[in-house]
Order: sequence, then C-alpha cells, then structure tokens
Amino acid sequence: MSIDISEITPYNFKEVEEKWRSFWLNNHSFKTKNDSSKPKCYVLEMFMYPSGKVHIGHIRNYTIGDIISRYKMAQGFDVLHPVGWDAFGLPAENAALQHKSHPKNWTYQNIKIMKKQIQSMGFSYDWDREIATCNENYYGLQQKIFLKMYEKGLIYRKEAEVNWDPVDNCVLANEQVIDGRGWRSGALVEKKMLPQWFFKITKYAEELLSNLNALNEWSDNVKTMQKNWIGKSEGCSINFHCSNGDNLEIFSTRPETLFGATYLAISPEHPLVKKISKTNEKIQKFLESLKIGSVSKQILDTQEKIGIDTGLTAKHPFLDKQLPIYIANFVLMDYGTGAIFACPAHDKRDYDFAIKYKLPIQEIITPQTASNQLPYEGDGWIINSDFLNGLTIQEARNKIIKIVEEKRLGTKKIFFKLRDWGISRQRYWGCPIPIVYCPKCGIVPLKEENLPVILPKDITFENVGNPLVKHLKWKQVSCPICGEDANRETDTLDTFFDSSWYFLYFCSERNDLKNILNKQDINRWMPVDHYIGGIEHAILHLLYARFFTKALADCNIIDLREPFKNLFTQGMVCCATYRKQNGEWLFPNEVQQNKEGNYETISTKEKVIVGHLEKMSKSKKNVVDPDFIVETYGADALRLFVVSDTPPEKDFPWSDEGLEGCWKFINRIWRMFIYLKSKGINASNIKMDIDISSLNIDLQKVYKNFHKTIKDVTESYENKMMNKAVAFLRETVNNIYSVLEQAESNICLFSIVTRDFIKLLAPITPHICQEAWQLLGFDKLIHENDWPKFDKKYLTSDIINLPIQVNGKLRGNLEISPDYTEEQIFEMALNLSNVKNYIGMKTIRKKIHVKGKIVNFVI
RNA sequence: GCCCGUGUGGCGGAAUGGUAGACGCUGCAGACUUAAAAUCUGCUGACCAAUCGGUCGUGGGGGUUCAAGUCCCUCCACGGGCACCA
Repeated sequence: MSIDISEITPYNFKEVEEKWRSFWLNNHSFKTKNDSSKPKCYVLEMFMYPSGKVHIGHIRNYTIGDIISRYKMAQGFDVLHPVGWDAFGLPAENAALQHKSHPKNWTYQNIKIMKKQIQSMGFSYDWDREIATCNENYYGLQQKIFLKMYEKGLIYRKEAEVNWDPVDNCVLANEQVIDGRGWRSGALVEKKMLPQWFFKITKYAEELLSNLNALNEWSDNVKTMQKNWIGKSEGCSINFHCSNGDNLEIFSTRPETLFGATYLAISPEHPLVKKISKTNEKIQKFLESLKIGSVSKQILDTQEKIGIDTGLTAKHPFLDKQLPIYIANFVLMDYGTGAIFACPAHDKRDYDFAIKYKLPIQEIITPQTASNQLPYEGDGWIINSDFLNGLTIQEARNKIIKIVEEKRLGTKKIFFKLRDWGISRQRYWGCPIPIVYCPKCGIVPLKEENLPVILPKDITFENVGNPLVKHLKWKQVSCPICGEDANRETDTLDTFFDSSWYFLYFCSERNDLKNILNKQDINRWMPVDHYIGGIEHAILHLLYARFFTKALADCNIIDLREPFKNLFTQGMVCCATYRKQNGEWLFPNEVQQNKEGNYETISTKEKVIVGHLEKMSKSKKNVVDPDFIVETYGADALRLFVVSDTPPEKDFPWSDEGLEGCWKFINRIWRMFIYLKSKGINASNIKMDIDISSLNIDLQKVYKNFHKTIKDVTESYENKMMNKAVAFLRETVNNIYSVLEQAESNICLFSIVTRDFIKLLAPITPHICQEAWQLLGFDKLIHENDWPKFDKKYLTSDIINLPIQVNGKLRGNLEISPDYTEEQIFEMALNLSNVKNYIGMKTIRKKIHVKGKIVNFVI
C-alpha cells in the first residue's frame, strides 16, 4: 500500500505537546534520581524574578539549559536540573502600592502565571525542588547562615550613605532616584549617613581574583570584567613630611617615578583638608564649589581637573626639595590613601593639572624611540633620578621599593577597588535581619530557637517608608539575653544575598532542609557543572555567589570554594523596531511596505523609520509573546527556533520567517516518521547492526553519513553549539528524504537510523520526538535511553575526494581510494586535463601531498 | 582613555592552517494541482563565458607559509565592560 507523503495529516502539535507535558509533570519524569552509581551533572539556569510574564529571552536561556540537561540525561548522567524564583525585591512593593495588593500576593500570583508559561515549554525540571526565596523555609535558613557569618566576623555594621528623601522621610533605592529626585515626592534627594550591615567581601579580594585563572570554563570577558571590578593594584606607600608637622602617606603603583614628582595632590575628603580648611576661607570656598551637585557633575563628565594650593609643602624623601601640596578633585579618598605624588612628565592627569596650575614638569624616563612628546607613558630608561639612573622601569621599581622599605619611608602595598558589600535595605519585601537592638545589651544576634524571623503579613503601604518600622507589634521584642524591651532590626537583606546560595539549597530535597544545608548533598552535586544566564550578571551576582561560597566554606558549612565550573552567558533576543518620524514606537503589525518598498503605517500611510535590531522591550513595541507562539506553532517549534542558526552566546535576531521555517521542519520530520511507520519501520524490526556491503551505494552513503552525524551532533551539544547540531540534523533529514522510497525494502536499516535520529533531536524538540518514539514502538521515555554511538569504521571511506591544487589554487578533484601510493596519486593528478593545462611546459618545483587531504603542485 | 569581544553572500551563520559560503531564511525555477496554498525536487557570492571553464572574493594594508577567513604586524569600523583607581 503506497502512501503519498504530501497527504499525511498535519502534525497536531497541540494534542501531542499537551499529552507529554501532562505526562511528564504527573509522573514526575524528571525527578532527581540521586543515583550515585552514575556520574552527576548539575545543570542550572539563573533563576527568574517573578515580574509577571515570561520573556522570550527567558525562553532562550531555559531552552539552552534544557537541551544540556536532556542531553546529559540521555548520556547516562545523574542530572540535577532544578528551578526556582528570586522572589523578594522592590517591584513587589511598588506594585503593592499601585494596585493596593500585598507584595506576597502579587509575587505568588506572578509565580503562578509564569510557572504555567514555563511548564508549557516542556522543560525537564525537577519541580519537586522548586523554591521561592520569599518562602519562610528558605529565608529562615538564610537567617541562620547570616548568624553563622556574623559569628565568624564576616558581617559587620558601620555608617554608610543612603539616598534620603527629605519630604517622604524615607530611604530610596537607586532606581527610585530619577534625575536626582525622589520618584514619589519629586524632592531633591539628599545623602544621609545611616548605620548599615556590611559583608566583608574585601577579605576575599585576593582569592576572588586569583581563582579566576582556574575557572577555565568561564569566558574571558566575564573573567576580565570581574578582574577589573576587583581592581588590584600593587605599589608602594611613601611617607612625606608636611610643613605643618603632619605625616602624609601617599600610594603609588609607579614609585620609580618619584624623582619626577613636582607636587603632591590630596583628595578633597582627605583628613588633612578638614584640618586646614577650618582656618582657610579660600579652601572652604573651593570645597563648597565642589559640593554643588550640578557643577560637580559637569566637572565629572568633562573630567576637568580642578584644584587649589593648600599653601603647605612636603619634603621630597630623597631630594633637598619642597613640593607644594594641592587639593585636587581627581584624587579619590576611597582608593589608596587619598593622596598621591604627581609626576606630570609621565602621567596624563598629573600633566593636565600641572599645565593648568603652572607647576613644574620634570622628565625622568627617556623613551626607547625618538619621541619627546609629554606626557610620555611608555617604556624606557630612567634618567635624572640619582640611584635609579640607567635602569629600566621594572628594575627601578624593584630597587626603589627596596630602598624605601630599608629606609623605613614606606612599604610595599596592595590596594583593591572592590569595596565591602552593603547588604541592608530599608525595605519590607526582603529577608528580615535576625538582630535585635537592646538598650542594655546593644546589638544582639538572635538565637537559633528565635528563628525564623517571619515577615508580618499585616502591613500597610499607605504611609511612606518601610512598614516594618511602624509595625510595633512585630518590632518590639524582649532581648534574648536580658529579657528587657528591645527592638528588631527593621532593615531587610539585599536580594543579591538571596541569590548567592540558592544553588546550594537545590542540592537537597526540600523537606530535608529544616535545619541547615546538607553537606553530603552539596558534596554530591556541587559545583554546578553548567550555569547558564545573562551577561548582565557577569559582575555582581556571580561575584557575590563566589564570595558567599568561600564564606560558607570558612564557616565550615560547606566544603567547596568555587560554585560554578562552567559558566555560559547567552545573548539577548533582538527584534526589528519601527518608529514614526516623531519618534513614537510602532508595533510590527501597524507597519507595511508600500509599492516603492518603503515602510509606512497601515492606518495613516505615514513614513516609518526601520530601526536596528534591539533587545526586545515593551517600550519599543518589539516584544514577542511566548504564549502566542506556543499557541500558534507549538513549544517544539519555539525551542528549535531559539537555538537555530545563531550561536547561543550571540544576540539572536528574531524573525517570523525563521520561526515559520522551524515549524515547517517539525512538520517535515513528522511526515517522515508517519511515512516510515507506514512502511513498517519500528522497534521490532531492528535485528542487529547491518552489513552495509549488502546495501546499494546510496544507502551506504546515507548510513555512513549518519555515523558522521552522530559524531558531529554529539560534539555540537558537548560544546553548546546548538545551531550546528540543528544544521547537522537538518542535513540528515535531507539525506533520509533522498532515499525514502527505499525504506520498505530496507526496514532494518531505516529503523536503526530513525531510532538514533529521534534520540539526537530529542533534547531540542522533546515532544514530537517522544511521540514518534512511542509511535514506532520504542520503550521507556526518550530521555532515559542511551545516547547513540557512532562506529569509527564508518567515518573513513573507500573513496575519497582529493582536491588538487596548483600554486595553492584548486584546479581539479580526484575521486580515488586513499590507499594509492603518493607516486600514483601525483601521476593521476597530473593527468587531470585542467591541471595539465595549468602546468603546461613549466617545471614543477615542489609536489605536496597531505594524505587524504590535499595535493598541491608548486610551479 | 584603558580592558575585552566581533567584522565571511541580500540576511542568520559553517569552515582541526588544506575544495570558503555547510545548514537555514529570502528569492527564482520545475513537479503535483482546474487553480492557489501546502508539499516534493533543483538553482541561488560577484563578474566574464553558449558550454568547458576563468577572474575576483572572508573590514583595509603588509607579512609568514607550498597553502591564510584561520597565524603575526598594523590600521579602520562596530559592540560591550570599567572609567580621574595614583
């Protein structure tokens, strides 16, 4: 009975996807096995903020993770693939205010909606381990961790600056300050000092930096970003004697330029400035001028260097020379010692400042090449520098540090840009800090039996500020030490705190985590083998999580120091933008192309400007709704599309045609499966491996190519090059189609190829593959089956195509057996008419033969 | 300014130093159809050539090599991060 492939009923993706989605969920098909007889693989995508709707960028992120997870499952790994919600944070409070709802309700409502969207994609999550950080179990445990770290001295309290709204009388988050004004009151925001909690991340600066080298599965750009952020500089401090009798300590990474110093510069916030400004009106005026917001901002933007002479001088440590001391706006108090010596001949900033204030310039480095342009910042030899003369820069640096230390003028020093992490937030919707303030005992950490400190639900956002401050019933407690009346800390923790250890929580079953993290589980699963997320977290989240891991190790809670073995940062999903000439954004369906090929609005025929591809965003009206896509084309088509064509680390250009193409491909393989089934292709017809010599040449070729496909696709998954895996799989489908009419007479061969093809494709489009798997009578679930293996013997061929070049240019091809001798190959190659024509009467100077690769004649 | 990326057809992109453009999108043609859609099959870097074939071609210039998209030097453009960090 013949079946026409074009007559096959279209693939009913809705029915099939719904069937398997429910099956997987109801049967907990992806529940973590925790089978220690197998090697483990922890696949994690950065968890989601429950903002309200899933974005197509999430879909791409999670599809990449899911492909890895399913691929590893099929490879026989024991996979942990959890999912959760980064559920605390400011937007919930904003929404509460706007919609008169409660942050908790808003958050859980959003989680409910987004969970449904995520589940519609058929991701292989272990939903039994799902967690939201606003869950009491989670943040209760977090409070215990806080206390351990406090005990260990890793958390401390000090005064720090906050954004203060003087009208609403409350602290504002940075995102609530718009153009220097409070978002609600519109009042000019002030800086105010408040006591706050800090994390001693700087204690780990050196380790955070040096460990980066060992993270060889992280991309260089992320490592560089972290490196710059940590900002280590090595140098030397030098003490100067000030004319007022004070000692002034400066820091320099280039102490070898000391003999070129012509002035010193100190930060406007330097203690010395405070001291001398009391009696100096000019300096007071100068400092006032720096404080005026708009002016100082302008100076910052233009990088204009301004300063003022203090009238003080300092003695050069090696020369009989007094150097003037300036206050300069480009010297930062929170870096180094807040004071520098300036060498204008060899530093751009020092030079600009010296020119402006007519300060002397002393050259001390002679360039290696003829160039006398100042400032000179390149390599060279030291001159005019007494005992350093004639040395290279590096030699001079070593020597002067040695001498400075010998003469006790200063010491070798290392500074970091990294600052301690402020973790207090004057907010309701966060993890309460488990501390009380007792008038008698002072700062009192709570005891374990007092935990968890639960956020009170009965609060109101009608008043400004943090509602916890006004919730007296919650706030007032008795001191755990003396029993007197005390107050709770009303600040909550930064949400980055919540996300710094969630990957550890996932290692255990939820119900096992009442007490503290389970070391055994963590040792089983950590480090995360594949961590996938956006590049926007390259610095903060990833640095905090690395720090947290080290801190927990030092508290003896866990045994590892680096949490993420392989980090993968995927690109953004972008889409074309359209706007009217007045700048108003337009939806794609408001735009059409006219006869001349120009774009115009459909309604008013106004001219439309087609913009660049930009990250999808609501404001630019270039978003695509994942729900609509799943409805219209199915989850498999969407999954396939977001990893097709573009390498996952690059920005992905959304196009409706591309999506349509993926949908067609899904239908194409469906027709193939149905056609093959009708020809008797199924599990029971797989007898054994086939003797390919009995096949005709076309089938031999298809079979051999298929082994190559297994190799290529496997390597592509291994290297997260899903776009290549898709390309190879498409090629395979084309190959199978070309011999489809021979299926009936080669049932065993086609059964084997179809079986393995389904396995190879399943990580990307699991629903259709699972359905075909069942339809063709294979047992178990597709992800539980062994990954196909290729046979090396099929990768080599009896006949190869050998390109023949003359002077490196292709002039012909030989279709030959690779067993010929070099001499025979040269002879055959020279007999090719085209090659003959090229060489003509010329002498061959050299013959090159790379076995199986190429022949090249040099004439 | 400093650091890190990236430049390949109309487009997204392939290519252990060894046939540049796999695979897909778009476009063109053929088959099927009363017709259209869908589907199946071809072709699709530019220029020249009826054909065989040839010339050019991976941001620009130079170099190494029998052979360069790939390695080295240099310049240009774009994207990202940090930004007065002594």
